[in-house]
Amino acid sequence: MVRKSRSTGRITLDDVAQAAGVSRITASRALHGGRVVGAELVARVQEAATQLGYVPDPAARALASSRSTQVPILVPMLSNALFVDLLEAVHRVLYPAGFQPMIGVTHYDPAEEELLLRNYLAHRPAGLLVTGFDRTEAARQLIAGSGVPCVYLMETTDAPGVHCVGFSQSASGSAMTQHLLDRGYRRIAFAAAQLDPRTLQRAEGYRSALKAAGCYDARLELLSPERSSMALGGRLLEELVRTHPEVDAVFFNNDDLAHGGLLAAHRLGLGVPGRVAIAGFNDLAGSDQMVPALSTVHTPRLEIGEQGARMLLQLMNGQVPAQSSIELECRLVERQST
Amino acid sequence: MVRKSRSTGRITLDDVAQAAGVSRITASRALHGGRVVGAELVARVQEAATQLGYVPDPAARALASSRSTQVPILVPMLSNALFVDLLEAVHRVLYPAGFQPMIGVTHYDPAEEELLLRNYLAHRPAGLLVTGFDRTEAARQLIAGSGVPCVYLMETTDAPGVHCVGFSQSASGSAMTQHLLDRGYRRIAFAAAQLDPRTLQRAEGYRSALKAAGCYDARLELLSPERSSMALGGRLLEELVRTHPEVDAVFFNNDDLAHGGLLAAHRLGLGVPGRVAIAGFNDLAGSDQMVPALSTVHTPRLEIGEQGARMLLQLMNGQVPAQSSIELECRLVERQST
DNA sequence: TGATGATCGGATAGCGCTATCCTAGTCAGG
DNA sequence: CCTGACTAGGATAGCGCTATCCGATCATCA
Repeated sequence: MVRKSRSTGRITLDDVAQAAGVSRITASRALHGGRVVGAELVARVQEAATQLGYVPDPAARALASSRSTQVPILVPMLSNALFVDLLEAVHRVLYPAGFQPMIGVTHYDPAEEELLLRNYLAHRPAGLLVTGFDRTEAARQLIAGSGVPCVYLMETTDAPGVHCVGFSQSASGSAMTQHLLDRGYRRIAFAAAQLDPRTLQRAEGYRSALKAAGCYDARLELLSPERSSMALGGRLLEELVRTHPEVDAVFFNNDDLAHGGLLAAHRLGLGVPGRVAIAGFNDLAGSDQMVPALSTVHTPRLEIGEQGARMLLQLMNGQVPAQSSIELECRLVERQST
Repeated sequence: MVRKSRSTGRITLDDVAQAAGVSRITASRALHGGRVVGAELVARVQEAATQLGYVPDPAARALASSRSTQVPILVPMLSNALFVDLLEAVHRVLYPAGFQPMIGVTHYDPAEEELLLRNYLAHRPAGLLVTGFDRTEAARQLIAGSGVPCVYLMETTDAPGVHCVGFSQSASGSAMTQHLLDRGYRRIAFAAAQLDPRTLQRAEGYRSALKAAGCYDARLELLSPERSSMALGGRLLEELVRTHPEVDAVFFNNDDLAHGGLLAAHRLGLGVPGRVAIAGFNDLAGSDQMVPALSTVHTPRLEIGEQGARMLLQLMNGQVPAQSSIELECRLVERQST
């Protein structure tokens, strides 16, 4: 019943079982549940485990049960504070529930995401969190074929069987554009970088709002494939006011760019919002500190992380979430830059 | 020799071996090395593996060999871009070498770090990367007792047997202070948050430089235990100029605080650097975009990550690194804010 | 020419845990 | 008092891989 003791130094379940005077399998059940064990035995086993400082071997558990406690979460980039917040929220839900979030960074590259997915799925993860819906066909099949519960973050869809938590990128793009229109701006530019799907959806929102108001001018859309940065925001603003001096407002696709744009306006001696209004997106830390404070759209990334993680917890427990698609609201934050 | 085939759908090493017409163990050696296998067999096995889409099971490998390819890397906080850069650099070295960096966030809390360490060490990691030397005694013993190769990042020590890559926090604190002295400032304040050991070492550098110049005034040292943020930087600047109007320069312990301080100076109508000079630390993205551009200390976090990871690779391969302690240089970046 | 290695493939035995089946005991109902 | 349903523990058999020992083959040398 009890395996012969070895001398590796590692404390195994056998050691615990022996100390508690039960079989290995009973010790396993006492510690991890899975089946009812008498209250007294549970206590004895737990006592023995803490006494010996027993730590279960995740590799052995994963191998024997074909599932681990790991939950890969794939995000495009950590230098965007948005995703750091998202990770933090996910972590706060999953970690206390006994799961091990594993951060993967795709660098906005579908091929890299596919590679990561292939690697992480080999670890028999308990669940999976990914960003958006933009991925290779192979990646899609990997996810579907793995049978691992998956929740999609940041964007939403009504497709059946897809679990997602996000917000409407295009609606919030429209909302900010409408805000600028309401303030009387008419020559409203849009400046974006890192043309990922969410950026393009926001651009679409901007476009439709301006078209509805009869103010759309394609030449005021500045889409750069470069990585987003404050420096790039500055360059985009400079280019806009140089080539289109009539611009009276710039809607930057994210706060980093907007910060750079705002500071560039200072350098160029352009009054904000007098000469040119500036708006951002995401409401990152520091946007309220800019001079003038930056108008932006507050995105509910903490809620997305939290609710996405909760939804995944339900799926991992075999439950069916009440809603398979949760669309959260963004909040327009009107400050002094518009 | 070949195990009976099962129907789990998972492609195992047995399947590959069977397809290649060799034994399982030969397939294992052909794919992962460990012992020489004839060139022709290696080719056949690799062919079969790619053909079948074989992905090794990390749990089984870890269990059988008592070591995984995972490398936990523990950092205090992801909202500090410093650590994001560090992670990126580490990743770029370890991932292509076949290791799996696992990010752990300690939130500057030694108790949380200890918990993470306990969990991660149970995964039989191949190596370990941690930040600094400030941890609980239990955490220290966990690291030492695990036998897992460990490299300490950001700080250095001459203690024997300790492998570390970092830079001198106090020397770079002194250097920036000296720069301010050289520029003619005499009432130089120091503003810091998040009083981790590295912050305190930089404060020490500031202190010694000012004492050497005979300008030290303890009342100009503003140390806040709060988390670092732009908003806090603004508050600290306001407090300094209110309570000590004679201040002519503020050395912020990091760029986030400095950005906030700089913008607060704008709001208060204080000329920078005319009324008050402002200096930061780390040279984060955006510091060059501030108006005026921020003088700061460029910290070699990318090099630290890269060299730390390389050192760990050597240790994991059983080699002895040429140096066990690498101290890198910081670079003073003189811009317009001082 | 037989002894001596060196080389390379295979058989066997686990790594530490859990899934699954089995057994002995308990208890209600007819 | 027997039956069936249920409970709580245990024995057995792997999960997919690698460590370790074994044996066959072939070149090398006294």
